[in-house]
Amino acid sequence: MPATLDRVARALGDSTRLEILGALRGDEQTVGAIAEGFAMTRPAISQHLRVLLDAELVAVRAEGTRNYYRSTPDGLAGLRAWLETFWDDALDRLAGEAAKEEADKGAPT
Amino acid sequence: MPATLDRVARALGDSTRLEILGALRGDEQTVGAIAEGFAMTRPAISQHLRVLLDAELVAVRAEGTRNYYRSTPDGLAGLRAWLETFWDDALDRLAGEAAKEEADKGAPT
DNA sequence: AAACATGGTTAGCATTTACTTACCAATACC
DNA sequence: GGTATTGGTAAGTAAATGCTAACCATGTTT
Repeated sequence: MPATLDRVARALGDSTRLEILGALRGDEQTVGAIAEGFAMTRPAISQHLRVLLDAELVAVRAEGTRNYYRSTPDGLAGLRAWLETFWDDALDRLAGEAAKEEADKGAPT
Repeated sequence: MPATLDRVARALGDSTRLEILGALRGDEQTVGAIAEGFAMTRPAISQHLRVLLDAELVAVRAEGTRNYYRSTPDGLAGLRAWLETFWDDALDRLAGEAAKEEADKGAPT
């Protein structure tokens, strides 16, 4: 079952978490390596990773005591789909309004 | 200046606000008309609309005492762009890993 | 002008969020 | 076995969030 749309959006709604995803853009990273890039404690990063996990935006792979996190694009699929249809609908609506205005101009009562 | 990515995502990270955007999918709506669809007071809706306004996901048009809200797809452009590149990068990475695994299988040391 | 309609703003509240410090569990290393 | 390393968890806290009730401002209608 995919995470809800608002859960995914909420997970993305924090600059720290966006930066974490940015850090995972290349290869997978250990928690420690991720945390090094931030001016906050490791537990804080751990908690952010939990939120991203719950939103299914990342996944973990344990190797010994190290936990390697990687981003999982699938988690973005739902939001992506919503955004596309919403976008398309909005453009259709704008096109419709433009056409209507054109018609009004052509035949003003 | 466009709203920041996390501001937009945060605005989307609430089911009520997602529903409001859904209600604005068709035509523009007055605040009262929007509020009718929800089991909460009008001020609450007003506050949600403020968040959406700040994220530039909606715009208002005043007509007398009525305020007509409409969704503004432009506000989603930034998030959309981020999502696309992030998505593409992730797919490239997956393809790269698959290729690497294939190579490892072909010539295991 | 008086009464109504519409909707933004304020103050107050309970809950959630983003942290910190302290602690615990599990594996690696000697 | 003892001791680092690595990272998740718990308790506590300050700030932000999502509401409500009360109020105010503006425009409309008669």
